[in-house]
Amino acid sequence: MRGQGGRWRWRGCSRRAVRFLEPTLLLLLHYGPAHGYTLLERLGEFGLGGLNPSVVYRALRDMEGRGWVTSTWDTEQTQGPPRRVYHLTALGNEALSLWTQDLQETRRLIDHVLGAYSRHMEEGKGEYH
Amino acid sequence: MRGQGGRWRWRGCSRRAVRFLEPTLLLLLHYGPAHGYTLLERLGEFGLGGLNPSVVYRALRDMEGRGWVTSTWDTEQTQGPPRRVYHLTALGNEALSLWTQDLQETRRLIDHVLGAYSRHMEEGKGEYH
DNA sequence: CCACACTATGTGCAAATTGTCAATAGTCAA
DNA sequence: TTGACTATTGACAATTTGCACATAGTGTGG
Repeated sequence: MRGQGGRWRWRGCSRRAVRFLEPTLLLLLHYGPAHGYTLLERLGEFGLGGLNPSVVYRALRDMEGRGWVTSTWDTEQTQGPPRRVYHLTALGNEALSLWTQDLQETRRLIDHVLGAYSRHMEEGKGEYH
Repeated sequence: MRGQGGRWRWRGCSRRAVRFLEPTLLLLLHYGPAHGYTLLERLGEFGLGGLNPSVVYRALRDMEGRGWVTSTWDTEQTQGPPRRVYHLTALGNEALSLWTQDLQETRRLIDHVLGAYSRHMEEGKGEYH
């Protein structure tokens, strides 16, 4: 997992991805309440497929600890053990809004680096000294 | 440092920032060889000001361990103890190029989340259920 | 009934990353 | 000779992340 390319990639999903787990979960819950398992599956749409389920469940419980979401046991009978339904709270809604500001800032940061890189590549023809 | 906003921010610089430390250092070295201390100062231009020096020096030594940079002691007499000069290697140059691809992917990920959020906000008028 | 596959969640611990503190060491100016 | 500033490093603590596995219900085929 070290050096030469393997450093950033792990199970087809970038290692940095987990940093976007919380805002993505909040967004999915902004659409409406959902089960952990469902959220887990829908993460794939946001490039977060392949995360270990434990990581996702843990994130949800942590978010509940912070009061961003609440959970209740689903009474509906399904093909398996009881499931938790997570609901976004007003606090979680605020957190999501703060997260989007943070993401925009991150985006600007990335743009700045990429911009500087491409400008420098054009000028210097890719040379480094 | 936990909950409510303090979670992402630390010394005026986002906690995720350190993830962009390596590509930024590589970019700065792409401009030309430089001392660790100089790099440390120039990081501010990329929103990475306020990082603890140890973190930066460590990153440089790790990168040297991976063969991305080499270092030599500066013979020039300056106002202080001897300084290391870091030079980008061919391998480091490749690493930088891989990093930019990674950053572009991260950018797409962020855009996807932000896009989904703003679309959903327009439709639903900011309601969450 | 029993083995098995699939759904669903959770625990504990190891490994990796990140943050802090303090040590070392040279130069310069008062 | 003290203190401020330049420069780099080491050791250790705290936090985050990944993984292996435990638990548990449901449905299917033999």
